[in-house]
Amino acid sequence: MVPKNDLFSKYESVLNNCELFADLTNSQWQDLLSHFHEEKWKKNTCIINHQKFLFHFYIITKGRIKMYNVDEFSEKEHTLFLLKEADVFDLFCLFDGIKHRVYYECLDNTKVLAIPMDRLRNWLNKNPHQYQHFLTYAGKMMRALESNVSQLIFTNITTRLLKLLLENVNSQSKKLEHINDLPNKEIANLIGSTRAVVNRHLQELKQMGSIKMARNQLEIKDINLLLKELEKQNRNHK
Amino acid sequence: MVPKNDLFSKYESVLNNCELFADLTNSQWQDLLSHFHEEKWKKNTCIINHQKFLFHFYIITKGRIKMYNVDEFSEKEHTLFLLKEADVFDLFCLFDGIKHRVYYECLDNTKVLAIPMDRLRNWLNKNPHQYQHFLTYAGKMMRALESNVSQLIFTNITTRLLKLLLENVNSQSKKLEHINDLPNKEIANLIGSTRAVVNRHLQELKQMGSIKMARNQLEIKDINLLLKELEKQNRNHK
DNA sequence: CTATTTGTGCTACTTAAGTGCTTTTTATCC
DNA sequence: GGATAAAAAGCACTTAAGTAGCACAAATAG
Repeated sequence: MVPKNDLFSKYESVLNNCELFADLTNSQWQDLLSHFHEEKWKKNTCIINHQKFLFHFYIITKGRIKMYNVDEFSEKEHTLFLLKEADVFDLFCLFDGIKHRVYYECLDNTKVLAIPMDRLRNWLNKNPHQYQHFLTYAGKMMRALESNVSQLIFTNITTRLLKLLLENVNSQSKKLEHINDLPNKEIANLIGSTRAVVNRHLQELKQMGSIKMARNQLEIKDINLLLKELEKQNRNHK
Repeated sequence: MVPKNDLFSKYESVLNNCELFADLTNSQWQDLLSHFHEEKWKKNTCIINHQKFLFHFYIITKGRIKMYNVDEFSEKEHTLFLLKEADVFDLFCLFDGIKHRVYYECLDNTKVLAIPMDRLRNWLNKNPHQYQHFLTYAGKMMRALESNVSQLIFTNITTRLLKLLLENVNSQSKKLEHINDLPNKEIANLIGSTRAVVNRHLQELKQMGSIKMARNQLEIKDINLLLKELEKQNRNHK
């Protein structure tokens, strides 16, 4: 086990990508991290209504966790956010202290840094200057949610699928990441549709030669074709 | 004109309903309001890309303002929030200082209290204890947006329409408020649909005797019938 | 090595929602 | 009061998306 005060040097590269705590000096990080401990969760771990969860705040240092909603009547799933390295949760609960009725599931073997909610709130009160960053981050999340709403109302499934693909292309390597190893069902959950419909649209993209697919494997073959197709969708939806 | 330092006594009853500034003492209100001035906007005033807007924060003291989005391709509208007395805007911009690409339109003759954004930010820095309330409010907004997303994904138009109606029934008087004088088109914009479809569903509700409608006039006749219909929708969507 | 589960590919069918247009009703403005 | 415009009502048609089902292949567990 790594001593607590080494958490920063251990995860420095990840933590420096953490938007919520931008601008922290090394010593501020050391101070903050002294309240954290490390946890490891196995792939497919599912966290539902766990009381502990309400009272801890997490920074992901490795692996992906999907945060999703289940409709109480249809039992359909919708993935709200696909959280990954340097992402945090749950902000909803941190902000207003009310239980957040969502589910979490680890898509990989995952490592997180954990802190009791009230300790983080105390830290924030002692470092009121940090509130600024939390508000900025809240603004960003609100914008993300708002644009999600707009997409759902204004665009069809093809468009949403194309945007999802394009948003997850690594700008350097031009390779699809984060969602490239997910089954069609999970892709469907991300855009609010069903496996069959998503597959239908993916088949079309495959036939025009813009993507390649295998079991749990998606690859971009021609990003320009995808962009052209997106434009076409926009034009047709006049 | 009312002298500035009288704004509080003038609008005390409204301001005390203002969630964002809950817990302010009278003298704190006086201090805060000294930075505000009053503005009156006529019905149907439309605020688009007005530079001034980016740099001011508003509290509504009278009338309704719809905050809406327009799809750049289809030019369809979607009403994000129907703001009314004691509501504030724009939080998105206050939080992260980035321009918020939305539109505003006054549905009534409107009165607002206005303050330059940076002055409010200064006030917040001087009163860091208030940050807590802003975060709580941000949490609430994020939850509202999230539940909006869920509704769009999980439920059909009938359900969304029924919920809209039920959410706007005054718990005392049992009368429909806020949306009772809107044309079908505006109702449609609120739930992300079209005038024709909304009208089709309203006709059904009318035929079963749960509502009464006339030009720009919606009335609840039997709230229990609406609740029963909502349950039926949920069951059918199993 | 076999049995089971999980994911994909494809077909045929159903349906809610959107579209385009016309008719009717209601408000309001000279 | 009559003309004009706006909102609502109604109808026929199109279509994207959802549904159900099945065959097949790959992964996984026992």
